Amino acid sequence: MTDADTARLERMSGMLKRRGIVLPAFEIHGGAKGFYDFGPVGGRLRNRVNQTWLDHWLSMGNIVELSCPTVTPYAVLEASGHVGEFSDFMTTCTACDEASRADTLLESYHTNPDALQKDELQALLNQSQPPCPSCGATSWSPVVAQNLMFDTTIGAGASGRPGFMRPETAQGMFTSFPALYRHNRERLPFGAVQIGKGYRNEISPRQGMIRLREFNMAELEYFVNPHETSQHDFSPWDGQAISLVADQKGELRMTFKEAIEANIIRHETVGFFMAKTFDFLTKVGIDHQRLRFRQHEADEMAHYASDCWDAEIHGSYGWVECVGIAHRGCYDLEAHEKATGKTLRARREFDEPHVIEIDGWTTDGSKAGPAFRALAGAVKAAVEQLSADEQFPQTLHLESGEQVVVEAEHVKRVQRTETVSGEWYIPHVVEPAFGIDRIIWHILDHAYDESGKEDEIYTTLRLNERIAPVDYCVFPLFEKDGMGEMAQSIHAKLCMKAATVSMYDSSGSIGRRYARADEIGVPRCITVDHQSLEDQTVTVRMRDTGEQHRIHIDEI
RNA sequence: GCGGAUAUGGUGUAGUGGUAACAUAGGAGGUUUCCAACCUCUUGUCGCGGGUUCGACUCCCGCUAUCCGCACCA
Repeated sequence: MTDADTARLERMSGMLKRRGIVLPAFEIHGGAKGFYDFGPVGGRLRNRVNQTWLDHWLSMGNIVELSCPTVTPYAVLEASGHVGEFSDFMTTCTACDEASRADTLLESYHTNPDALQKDELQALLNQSQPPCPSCGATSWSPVVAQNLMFDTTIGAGASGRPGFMRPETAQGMFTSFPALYRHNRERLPFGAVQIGKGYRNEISPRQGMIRLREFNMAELEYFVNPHETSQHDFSPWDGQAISLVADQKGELRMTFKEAIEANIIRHETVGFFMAKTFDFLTKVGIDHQRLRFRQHEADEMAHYASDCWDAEIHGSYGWVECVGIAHRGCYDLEAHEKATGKTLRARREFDEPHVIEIDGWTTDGSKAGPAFRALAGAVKAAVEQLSADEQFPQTLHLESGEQVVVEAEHVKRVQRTETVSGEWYIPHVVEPAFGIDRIIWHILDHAYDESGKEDEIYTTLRLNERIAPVDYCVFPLFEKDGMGEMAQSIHAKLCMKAATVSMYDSSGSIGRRYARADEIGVPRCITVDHQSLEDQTVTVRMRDTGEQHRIHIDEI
């Protein structure tokens, strides 16, 4: 970052704080790292970005909105893999109380201690007794998992059970799959979205709003049938070349459709959501020339993902990943299925029913039961594996290693035709996950505009109208002769309108008031002057052009 | 987590072991026929905790936070 960039960043941060857009949380108590407030102006901004995001996806028609708890039981995040994946293993020097990461201590005793499990680390630590980097002692406490998730206890006392603040909103949507499936009349594809807080107890939050401990996430889980090839219409993006940083291929410029045809984007549905993401980001004011998609390299991708792209936005901190779009396969639903024994599947009918001729053997329960007692179940399973031409009696070797002699009276022939019309499968998931705070940061970064001389910088926040926190400022040119009253009544009328925010300002010169409005990105200012009193017209002044036109107050 | 730097009104800065200053912003009033004009009055500051001292915003220690490297980062 150049000195000029740093200076601009400092002026911008100062403005964001001064004008109540984004500011450090709990500051009167000394502040807390990794926590930010959206202030009186920023709160509105955040909400409008969220609303735009929701509308963007809900308009697809097969997507619904959920809201799941942030406090999440241990078992849920154990099933999802977060308990294992988000952990660092720590040990404490009993001599000086200094905590160290166990894998770091053992680096000279093992080629890749990062890959070891907790008990393996414990064994190696006991065996190698590394010295404490702080005091040199070799006496270590037992290894404990320190998780990057905030942990908590659900309930009190002995009945309390462990839980975490969720590190992502996604898991609630996976655990809601049965309700989603039912709601969607058991037809795929469908999606669910959720906006909410996520928590990660980052070791070292940095760079303002880029890495936070509590942050706003907006995630979409889109469930698809992997047996159907998806058909998406890419024509809205024809002619829109996108910057793609592809694995092993470097930076390319092409349309989404071309990238899919060249198999650079490996799944059409992933490509479709990349395109929709492009639309969303530009809709809320991200400069499309400072937006690119970067493909995860094979070793960077989670093991279950088959393709993953980050939308990266360029701003004061360089390229920052703000959206991740991953094809997660059946990983999540399968993981929760395994952990719970519940069915998280969808039904698909075959084009032609599968007709299965069954001709074989099964046991006659009334004879085989008494004969084999505890082994009867295993015998039945073994008999049902036999082909129709087997002869009885015969000796069977069971899986448990035991041998039984099966007589003819223990078995009976099974001959029937089964028609299987379909099957239950685990849907695949494409997940676009948005970091709202990072996006808002870049919206502000891209909108923050300085003009004028160096000693008198004029600041304008060129926010897109749909996310601007304040829609109108209403000014009386002077607060006399009834102009003040007229402006007040216009302001009051605007405030009554749903989803409209108006501010009234009568202090300072008219130019100063325009400047104040420009600084927080108010798109339109309405001014009441002497002529207004005579003919009920006011001037409307546009933020970006400074142009004014006169309209009747009924047209506002 | 390690190393370095920093912390003074809302914001940006000056300054001192003896009651803290400038600019700007904010409020009230005046003036002004539309882009940070001007005049008067006014509000508000030494991050937190300990120590040294008759006295600490200043010196020392610890903490917290911010910035920059390094490390970490489904």
